[in-house]
Amino acid sequence: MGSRLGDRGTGRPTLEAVAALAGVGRGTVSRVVNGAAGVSPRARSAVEHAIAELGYVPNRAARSLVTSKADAIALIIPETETRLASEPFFASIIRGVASELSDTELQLLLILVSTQRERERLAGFLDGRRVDGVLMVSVHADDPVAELVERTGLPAVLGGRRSEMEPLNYVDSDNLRGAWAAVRHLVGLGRQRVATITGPPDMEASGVRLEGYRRALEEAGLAVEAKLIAHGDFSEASGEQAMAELLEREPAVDAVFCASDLMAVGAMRALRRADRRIPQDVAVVGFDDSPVARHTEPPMTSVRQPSEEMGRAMARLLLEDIATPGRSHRQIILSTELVVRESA
Amino acid sequence: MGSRLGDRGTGRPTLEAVAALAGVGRGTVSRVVNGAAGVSPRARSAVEHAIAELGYVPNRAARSLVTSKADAIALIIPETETRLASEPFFASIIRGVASELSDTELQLLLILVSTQRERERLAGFLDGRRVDGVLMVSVHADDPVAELVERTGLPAVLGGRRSEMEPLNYVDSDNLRGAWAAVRHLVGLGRQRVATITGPPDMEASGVRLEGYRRALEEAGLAVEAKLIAHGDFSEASGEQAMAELLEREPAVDAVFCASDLMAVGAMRALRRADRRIPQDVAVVGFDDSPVARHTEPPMTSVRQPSEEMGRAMARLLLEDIATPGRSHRQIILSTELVVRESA
DNA sequence: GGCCGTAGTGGGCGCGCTCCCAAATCGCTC
DNA sequence: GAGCGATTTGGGAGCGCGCCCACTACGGCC
Repeated sequence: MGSRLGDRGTGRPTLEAVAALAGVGRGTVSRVVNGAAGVSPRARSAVEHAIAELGYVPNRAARSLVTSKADAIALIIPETETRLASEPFFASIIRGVASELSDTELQLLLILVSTQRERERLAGFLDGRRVDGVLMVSVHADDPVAELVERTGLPAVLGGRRSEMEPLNYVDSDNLRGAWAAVRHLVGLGRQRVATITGPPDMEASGVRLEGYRRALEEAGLAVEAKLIAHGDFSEASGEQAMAELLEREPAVDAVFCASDLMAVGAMRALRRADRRIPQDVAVVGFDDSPVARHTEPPMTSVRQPSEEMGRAMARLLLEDIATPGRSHRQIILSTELVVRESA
Repeated sequence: MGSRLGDRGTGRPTLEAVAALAGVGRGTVSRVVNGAAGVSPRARSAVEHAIAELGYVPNRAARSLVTSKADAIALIIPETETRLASEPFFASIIRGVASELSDTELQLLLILVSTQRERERLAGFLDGRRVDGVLMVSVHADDPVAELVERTGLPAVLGGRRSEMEPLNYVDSDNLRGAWAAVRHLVGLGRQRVATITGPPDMEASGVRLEGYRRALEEAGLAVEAKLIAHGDFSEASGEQAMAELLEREPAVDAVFCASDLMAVGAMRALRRADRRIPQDVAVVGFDDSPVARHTEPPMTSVRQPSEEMGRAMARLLLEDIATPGRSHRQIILSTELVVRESA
């Protein structure tokens, strides 16, 4: 019996059904739906009514098939350790990205990659051009995922960079100035033996923060001593361990700049165990200004990174890159800010 | 000039190109790709070689168009306030979901909904059947988003429930027993004036946790007094405020069970301001066992929810529901566990 | 030797859409 | 009133794939 036009498959109305109801051709409906020019007001209105009446929603797969655009971007999080859980940093990034995308037709795909298998799946996924662009955070220097992304030639934006010559577009925070400001603050407090706990050596941010530390000391006329530098991996445990080492190597240490809040938390724990008062005996500054910084005892002075803004900027950059593929290589550096609380 | 088969659009090989190279028909290639039976070893091997040589990856849009499946599920987070940022709970859920999906062909779409506009977009999105199923967390009793999802008839699983008669499938943690265990612990410590700070009244979990509090008190032969019950909204600020009220209404309070860690943090702050020692004067228990619980001073006793496992269970349930749509209404309750630290 | 399975195979059809071109219509000008 | 460009319109073609049906081969059976 008279099965109406476009009423075959899922029962959802098609372009054709709308066209029939509006008494126009498919082309016209398509033009209206896509906001293209060259449609008479009469036709447009007829189509709009038909769309409303039928509750028409374009089929994305069909559109995608012909335009060969995916209408989606991926946010890749290389989920080493259990960082996603403990790093509100990522959550903020996600927020920023999502908010920037919200008046776009683009979908946000979240892709967590930790195992080798997942990496391979990601490769197939990108090769299949299932997304129009890629956002990636927490990249290490020789990150295989980043290299994978680079190979695909897809528009991509990194949060953070792998080196000073990062070939991909990226958004980063001003780690140098942030670290510098933190250490300068410590020096300004009259501290003489200022130590630092760095991040993982294969991350650019670690090196840059260390450099900021160096410069601030040099400017203050203080020596940069190897025994005042300990290495961590951004985790709480590594911070505790590193602080213990520092105390052993230089008992007279009176301040420490940690390249992450989590490490600062660990450091504070080590200090407490060693019966040092914070900040009287040892002043502590962290980096990230994550929520945990407000809850330490005493509340932690930390370098704020505008993480949500970072997410937004990343999304913006990617959008531009997708729109104008030939576009030149770009980067954005967001400024940081020292939030002074009671630990230093 | 001889433009090779399937070499028109994006330059990526198509089924047809693979078929040509392997010297078979499209149907056979399709069968191999989809692991269907009824392909001779000879043909299969030829096709596999051709696929490898060409680096063929199926075009998802085309497949999607004909199967009318989206190959994706959505994780919807109604992002009231700035909870995503501060709630590692969500991050764990995401982790769990992603890990459960990782050996599936399904994509995870993250959808944050806060404004009315975004809600409308979501409606169109779901109506467009752009996903095969929906996961949703943090649902309030009269959540318009949940109702929207319910209307679409899409397979859906909630994290938490809206009422005891939740019509949608859901995964929840055992709030009743969790709260009960917490309060029982406080009573076991000899506390006589045990207060509670509840979550937002329009969330089922709040009511259930309060009920757990009630039962534990009753079992201990203690009266449940209105002045010992204050209401918050899970946020830190609300916890601080509620604790202040409690202290005013009943200065003799010697313990407080908070329905979230964040509120417990706020409560601890209020207690400190009122010069009460924790736990000597007032014992404090939180709920969630979020990372922040380990960093309070003193470290907080809290009820652990298996949030990552919740995410996994949600995904599992949804997968089943997608596979077998007629399936009956199901729910999973995950058990909680009291983690005793120093605050109680 | 003819007949009927059964496993394997090829390819037409259509999913819903955008692209594009030819056709229709309109409004002016001379 | 004819002519011409500009605007608007309809609909064919084809995106890459899964579904399905017709067809071929190959045995084994009576």
